[in-house]
Order: sequence, then structure tokens, then C-alpha cells
Amino acid sequence: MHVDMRRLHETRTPVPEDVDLAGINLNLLVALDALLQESHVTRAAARVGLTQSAMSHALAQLRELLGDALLIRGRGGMVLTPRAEQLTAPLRRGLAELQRALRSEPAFEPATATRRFTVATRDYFGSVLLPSALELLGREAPGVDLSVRHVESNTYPALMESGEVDLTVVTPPVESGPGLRQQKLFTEDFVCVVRKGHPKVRRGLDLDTYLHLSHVLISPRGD
DNA sequence: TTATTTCTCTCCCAGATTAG
DNA sequence: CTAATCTGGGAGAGAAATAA
Repeated sequence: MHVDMRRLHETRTPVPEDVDLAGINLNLLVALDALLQESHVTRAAARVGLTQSAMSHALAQLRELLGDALLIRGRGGMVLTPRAEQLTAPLRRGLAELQRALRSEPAFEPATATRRFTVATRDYFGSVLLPSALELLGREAPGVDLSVRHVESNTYPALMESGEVDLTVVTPPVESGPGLRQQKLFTEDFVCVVRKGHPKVRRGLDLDTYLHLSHVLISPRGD
């Protein structure tokens, strides 16, 4: 897809130092979300139940309010400006949070809850934490299922922001977005164990001895 | 190159709401 | 009650893509 960068630059007007929230009604944000998801005015309009004309009005208002073209014509369709790209994820999260707040769902009751939580982690969680987690769930939340997924650590934030994953157990801590919370669970040490009378470990396993031994590296990710 | 199609933008208007 | 304002729809113009 080709975009005329000169035109993109020309369509930008100075960004207001502070966006006046009083000048934005919620419908405009819903329209903006649809526009950012679809990159297409007519489809965005259909998505939120407006006519193309009304969506075009909304886009014009958003451009005025945010001081940015947001979508510009490119070869093959409308293209998001860098500012629009920047807005996409925070707006999604904000609207989802607002929706949750307004939905006024009853508080989570473990004893009666019936749902599945998806946990993204590496094998450590499965072997060390999962047995006690399942035992605890069986006792306090019998209607709750766990689905455990093994994924790469750099994909955790995106999976959580999209709602595909509810929880990740990961080490070391990963860079997370403003809509995510993380908490340190515990610290742990590595321990080396050798049998008594090992022919190469006569005076205890000190650093020099350890370094002189042969090693096998097991790396599922190949690094 | 031209005709056609698709899509966006803009003007104008109607209905609802708000302020005086 | 009236005028102003806001929101959204209809219709037409114009730009860009596509097919012949």
C-alpha cells in the first residue's frame, strides 16, 4: 500500500496541548474506535449503526478535536496516521474498561463462579505452581476451569490486552501496558545437587569445580 | 485512455435539546 | 415560547481504483 507521506504531513494541524474532554461525547470515541479498527469510513459506520455521512461528520469533529487527520486516503484505501496508530490500543482498553464499569456485573464469587481462565506461561508454572493452583481451585472455586497456554514472553502483553489471556506467570517481569497490573509472587534460587562420592567433585561443589564440568543446555526456544 | 464503480467529503436540512 | 446549537441523514460532487 502506498501512502503519500508529504500529503500525510500536510494534513496534520498543530496538536492541541490539551484535548478538551468536555468537547468529546462518548459516541465520538465509539466512532473513533470503529474507524481505527476498520480503516474504512463506510464499514466503521455500519459497525456502530450510523450512516456513512454521519460517520464522516464524526471523523471531521475528531480531526478538529485532536488536531490530526487520523485517516488519510492512500492507494488501496484509508490509512491511519501515526497519531491514529498511537491511539488505537489505549482507546480500545479505555472503552473496554468503561464498558466493564458500566455493565455493573455482580462481584466475582469464587464458590459460585463458572468460567474458564486462560493462563499464559512457560513449563515452570505447569510443573511447580499448577498442582497447588488446581488444588486451591477445587476447594474454593469448583466451577472454574484453567486453560494453560505456552507462549513466548514477548507476546504476553498483547495477548492480555486483547483479552485472549487472563493471567500470565512469567520470569523475569515483562514490559506491560498501562491497563495491565503485575505483581511479584516470590523469589527463588537455583541449587546444584551432586551425589556423595561423585568422582569429579571431591571437595564439595565450588564455582571452579562447577565450571570445569561438562554442561548440557536445554533450551526449548533455541537461544 | 475512457467509462464505471466505489468511497469520502461537503452542503443542506430536520429533529431534538438547551438556554434565555 | 423562541432562537441557538447539536447530531445525524440525504444527496450530489469529486477523487481514486478498476475494468474494458
